Amino acid sequence: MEYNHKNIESKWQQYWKDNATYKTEIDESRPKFYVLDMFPYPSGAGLHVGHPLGYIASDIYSRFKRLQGFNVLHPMGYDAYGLPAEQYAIQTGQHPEITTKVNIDRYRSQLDKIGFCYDWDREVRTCNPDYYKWTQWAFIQMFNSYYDTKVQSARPVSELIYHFEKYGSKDIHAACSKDLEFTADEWKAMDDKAKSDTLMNYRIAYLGNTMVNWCPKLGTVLANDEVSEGVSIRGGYPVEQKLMYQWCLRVSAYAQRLLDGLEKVDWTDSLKETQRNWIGRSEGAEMKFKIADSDVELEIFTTRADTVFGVTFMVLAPESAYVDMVTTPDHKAEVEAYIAAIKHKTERERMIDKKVTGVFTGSYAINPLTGEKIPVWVSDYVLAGYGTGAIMAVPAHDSRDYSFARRFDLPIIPLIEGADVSEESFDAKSGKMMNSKGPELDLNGLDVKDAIAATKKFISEKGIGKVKVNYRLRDAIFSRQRYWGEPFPVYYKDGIPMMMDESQLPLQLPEVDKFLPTETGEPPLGRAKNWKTPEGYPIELCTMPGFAGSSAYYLRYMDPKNDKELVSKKANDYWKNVDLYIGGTEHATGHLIYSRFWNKFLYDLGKVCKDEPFSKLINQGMVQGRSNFVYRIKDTNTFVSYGLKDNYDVTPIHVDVNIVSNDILDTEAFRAWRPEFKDAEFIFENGKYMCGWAVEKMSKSMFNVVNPDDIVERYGADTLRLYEMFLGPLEQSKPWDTNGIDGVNRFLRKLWNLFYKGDTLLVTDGEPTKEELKSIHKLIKKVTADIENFSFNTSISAFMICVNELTQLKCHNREVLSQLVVLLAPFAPHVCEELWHILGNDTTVCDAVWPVHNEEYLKEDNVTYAVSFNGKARYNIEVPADMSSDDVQKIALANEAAAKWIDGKNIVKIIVVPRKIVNVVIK
RNA sequence: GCCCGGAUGGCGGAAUCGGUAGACGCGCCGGUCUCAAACACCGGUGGGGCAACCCAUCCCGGUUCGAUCCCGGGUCCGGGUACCA
Repeated sequence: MEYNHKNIESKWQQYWKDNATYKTEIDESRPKFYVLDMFPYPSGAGLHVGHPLGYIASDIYSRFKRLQGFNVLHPMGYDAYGLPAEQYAIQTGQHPEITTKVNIDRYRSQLDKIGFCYDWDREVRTCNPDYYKWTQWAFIQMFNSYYDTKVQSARPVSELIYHFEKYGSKDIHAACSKDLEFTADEWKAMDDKAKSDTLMNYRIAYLGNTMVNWCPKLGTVLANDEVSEGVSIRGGYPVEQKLMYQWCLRVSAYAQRLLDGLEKVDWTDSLKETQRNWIGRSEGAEMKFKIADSDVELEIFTTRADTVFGVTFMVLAPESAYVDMVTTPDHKAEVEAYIAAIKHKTERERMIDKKVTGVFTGSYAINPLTGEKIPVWVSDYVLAGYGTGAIMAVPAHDSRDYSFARRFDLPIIPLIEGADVSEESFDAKSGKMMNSKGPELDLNGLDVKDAIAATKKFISEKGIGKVKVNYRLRDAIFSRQRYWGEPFPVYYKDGIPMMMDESQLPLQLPEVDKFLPTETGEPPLGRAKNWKTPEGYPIELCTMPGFAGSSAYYLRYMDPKNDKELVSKKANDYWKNVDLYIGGTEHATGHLIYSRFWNKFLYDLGKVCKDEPFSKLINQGMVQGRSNFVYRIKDTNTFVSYGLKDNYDVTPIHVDVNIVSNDILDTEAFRAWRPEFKDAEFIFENGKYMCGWAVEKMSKSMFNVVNPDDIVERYGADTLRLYEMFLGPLEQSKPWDTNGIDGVNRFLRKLWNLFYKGDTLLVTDGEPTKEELKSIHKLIKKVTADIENFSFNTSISAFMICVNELTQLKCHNREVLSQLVVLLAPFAPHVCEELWHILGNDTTVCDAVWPVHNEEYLKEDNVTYAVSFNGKARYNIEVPADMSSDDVQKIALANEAAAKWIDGKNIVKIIVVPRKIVNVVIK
């Protein structure tokens, strides 16, 4: 019997399906293990060979854990809402639901060919009403909650209302958009609209007037993580800042817990660091500066309280509410002109244009420590969205303030001894203070750190300011002016937003005639007929963003068919949270922040038992493409082989990698590839046309896309799985290069040859030999450790070594081969299933038991020590493995003569390091 | 600018504890089989040298008997992020 991947793979895939081999149920008698892949957005292009990399890794780990006796939950689903389906719908009129379904079916058939052990009964799709019911449900819970900063937990808004009725806003500790003050009587006197507006200031899901990233081209608002360098991540269209009334999630309330939680999870340091930067905790002080001849006080945030003596001007963000308050009548025109000019620019233009601009308001602030009058300016280098939108400028010790001071000729006062500020500012937080003595506070001579502490203490005591922690993390903007997303379960009663009753969920996405905004500029849902409650109230027209559906999907897999709850207590208590999460690093500041926030919120509500959703996280690297080139001689239709191209004036042209093998071009296929190459001539080297190559992104336009279906067809899924893992370390980005795939395919055939020679079954019974035991136990040890470390590439090397050794030993022993098959089953499940049955087992290999190695078999009889002189190895000595270091040393000493022979020098000392080297020092 | 990675043969990459650098695979070279080719199998393969040996893990320096590994300085490449006060 020959190794025939096609028969084997289709046979076992069918068997697993028919027998529901991978169906998972709660089983209290076994420990659970939850392995999760980041679910894909099913794009129209289908899977390329890079997509399954992480899925193969998680599949190997799942199968491994299962063989070790764990009850493994390993589900898959689809992140089905997204822009491409909607854009396609706009162009073609095709309903995104149809496009999405077609794409999902394509993905599923591609995934099935690779032989994953997903429990497909648990599949979720974010666009299914049974699923998004729970997204809407969570939103209602957030609307009905506020964040209590004292107990650091979400609490019902009803508690807040109770407090307002008794005490007004006095002594509340709730995360809010702005500090409000009102009495119980004032609260009671408010009408429904005013009460609603007041509560919005505290709700976790709230409607707020915020600066948003508006993308005119996409016609929607985008979250911070959906924008990079001033353009949208999807499509790369310019984004501008715009004040809009939008639904938001008060993610910022959870900033500290999101930061603290990172200590508890097993993620890579770089990913944790990315999240820490994104959350951006900074400790500083908030300080008040009075405006001269006015009641206005400017509140600013600084991390350098120590530098107050060096403040020579103040700067306001153009969007700051302070601007109107402080601008004097004679400067009004100038300030307004400046702000108008700034508003005109897009975010991208503001970034590219690094020119220092600004305008004087005409007002002066009073330095609270010196009493000096300092001018107040407006400039776009101060951001409205961070801190208070106003800063104290210390040009000597902040580079941005420095360039501003230089541009407008404002004074620069150095505050740190020895700092030269004639050319640039001294930004470092170190050194001894000078020029820092006021009527009541003297910082001179103090170290910067101590000066910061002293100033904080002083300003707190004097009521000038207070210690404050600021976070860079913004609230998430939750409205999208699009069709293809979850509708908000919100209606408006006399302009007041109201939540639908949970019994009315899911609120299903309505049909529309077109997927474009209405003529009056309303979102596409404005086109829906009867988009009203039964009572006739209008329903919210925006839909939720992409991250809404992906924020809690891992919980739904635990209990996907439950129509009473997102997840039952029983299921959540058993499966708890994700033990291993595998996905790309591109979600570091998006999905992985939102998911953690969402989970913590549900944790506060008592709906889930773990406050972190993903215990361990692995980021698989990107698989890049390996493009091939042919070289056309200019102005001809003649192509010259790679090695000879330098002799001609040539243009490199991308050529489809699928008509190139080992960099050798299939010239006939090339002529047939495109009409313009029909009559192509070639200049060969050694009778072949060699192509050049380069590593680039895998994309259609580079003609370097490799489809996993083609690999499976030609070599089989097991070869694909092994080769994907063999390419290199999982977490590293690497180019796909089909050239090496024969090596792993050859390995599988060698494995097969241990079982069969022609049609003769070679398997023998009896005791394995010592060498055979050693070989297989070495493998057990190595593979077990490698899988735990996700070093799949090196474990495949170990398999190759072992199979080579067993071939050399002519080992066909049933016991040894059985263990080998179990070890390899996570990597190459189909062929191992076949071999497992050939070995006479009637259960599936998935139900086998992972072998444990025995150190006894691994012991060496003899150990080789290198005897070295001054660290340079001269000769080896072989001694019994159990010989002591002292004895080895004696043997080395006995070679003193040899030492003398080397350089005629004397031995000073001999160092014996266990296991490897005996080193002799000579003089 | 700041933060985080990385640099090892012709190529992908090993060396998981500071101990004979280059496992395993690809490619290449030689051989067996074949009329021949492909496949398969066997052997060789970092560079230099007839050889003993010498030189090699981005560069410079340090610690150590011994450094791909630890420390200091630098170069280059990749990723993240940015007027965040």
